[in-house]
Amino acid sequence: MDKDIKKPVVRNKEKSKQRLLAAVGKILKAKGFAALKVNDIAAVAGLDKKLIYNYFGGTDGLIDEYIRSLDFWSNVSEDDGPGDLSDGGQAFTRNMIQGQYDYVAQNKELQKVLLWGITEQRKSLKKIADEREANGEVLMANITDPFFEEQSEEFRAAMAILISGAYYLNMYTTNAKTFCGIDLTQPKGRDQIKNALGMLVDLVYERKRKG
Amino acid sequence: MDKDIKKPVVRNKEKSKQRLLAAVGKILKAKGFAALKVNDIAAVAGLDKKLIYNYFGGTDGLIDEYIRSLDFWSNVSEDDGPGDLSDGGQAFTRNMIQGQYDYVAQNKELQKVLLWGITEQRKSLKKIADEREANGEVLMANITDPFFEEQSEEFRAAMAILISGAYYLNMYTTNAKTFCGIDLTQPKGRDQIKNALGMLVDLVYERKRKG
DNA sequence: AGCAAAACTCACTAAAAGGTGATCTTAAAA
DNA sequence: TTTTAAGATCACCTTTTAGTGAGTTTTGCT
Repeated sequence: MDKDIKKPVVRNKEKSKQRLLAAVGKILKAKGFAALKVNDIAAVAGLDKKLIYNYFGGTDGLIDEYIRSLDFWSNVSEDDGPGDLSDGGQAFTRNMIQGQYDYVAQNKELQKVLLWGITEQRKSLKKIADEREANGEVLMANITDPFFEEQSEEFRAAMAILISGAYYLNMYTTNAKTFCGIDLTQPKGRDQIKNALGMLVDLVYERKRKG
Repeated sequence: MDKDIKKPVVRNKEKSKQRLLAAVGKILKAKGFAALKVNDIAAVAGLDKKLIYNYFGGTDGLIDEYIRSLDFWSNVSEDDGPGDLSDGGQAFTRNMIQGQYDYVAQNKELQKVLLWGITEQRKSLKKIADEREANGEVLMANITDPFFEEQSEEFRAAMAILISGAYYLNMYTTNAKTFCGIDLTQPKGRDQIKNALGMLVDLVYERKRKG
């Protein structure tokens, strides 16, 4: 026999777990981590909250598993695989930073997680930060450190500032418009930031070349 | 028995309002804005929560009044009154940015308010951001714009990035240690960031001079 | 002192949020 | 088909947090 026509209710543990995890992402994107309450998560998933306790041991377990499922950085090192590095990674670095600025802008989930990470102490969030560190470490150790030599720590500090700035300006835009008189909600303003990011990278590279 | 065991319970509306406002600050610094609950605020102030409703109309009113009472930026434009500006404000800008980095690091309250501002939509928080904008506008319009001329928007974008970076790195340090391999909890790492901030400012100025 | 008003506390209700034992439902094994 | 155990829901309880009516204490005035 084939399938019964009625029964839209599928009973499947894995599916249900996925629905709960998806509900966490949905709420996070829409309302932020402060809105992640058991009752609401269950309601959004269309399931009973008891399942959150059965399958994840509680909201914390569910949230941790959700965070563990995220993978924001894996693409960074592979996506734009370093092409021509004869410039010491200058073009690569410039593209990477400008790309991050756009990527964060477009990825609400990442914005919330970044914000979450500086707001709350949580092992699984720490792990995400560590992963990003490890990811960046590979790039810097292999590409930029060799170029900057004794200035490599100065370069890293500059990168820390630029990346942080890109993060903050994107988060800032959620509730406000202008920063230093630049309208971050407009394409023009955003382009100005991107150009400035590129300019600052270039200046640091030029500085090294000119000694 | 000792007579001064009795509590000198002074009934004074103004004093009580100040105690409630102070309690908000205390909790904010210690636990962040998410911990600002009526019951806790009243407990920390050592007063009944009813007074929060009587004097401020509720927690929101109290918090708004607290935020309005803050004044992080007034000193910026006056404290280090621009001295020698023959360099187009280069030394002033460098000191200002490095000073901000230290100021935010040492001012937990400001850190929490900055975080709050990018987390939650709230009129009184918006006002603080606007005040900072207005403050910066004066400095840039009078000091740096005239120097950078047609490049003034590029300069402003660069400043936005540097200041944002200084903010983010300080907030980041609350829950994490390293960023781009730099240990932000150590004096050495913090100095590297400060030096990089100064270097980036200098590079942008040099770029303008060299055309 | 006596009194009224202001300052303040207390005890309570309500609502939101977290958590769980008992029970129903269904897929699939026997 | 019957059985049964996993999947899911329900009803109910606890804890936390917000909010308030009514009463108590202190202050200032006469």
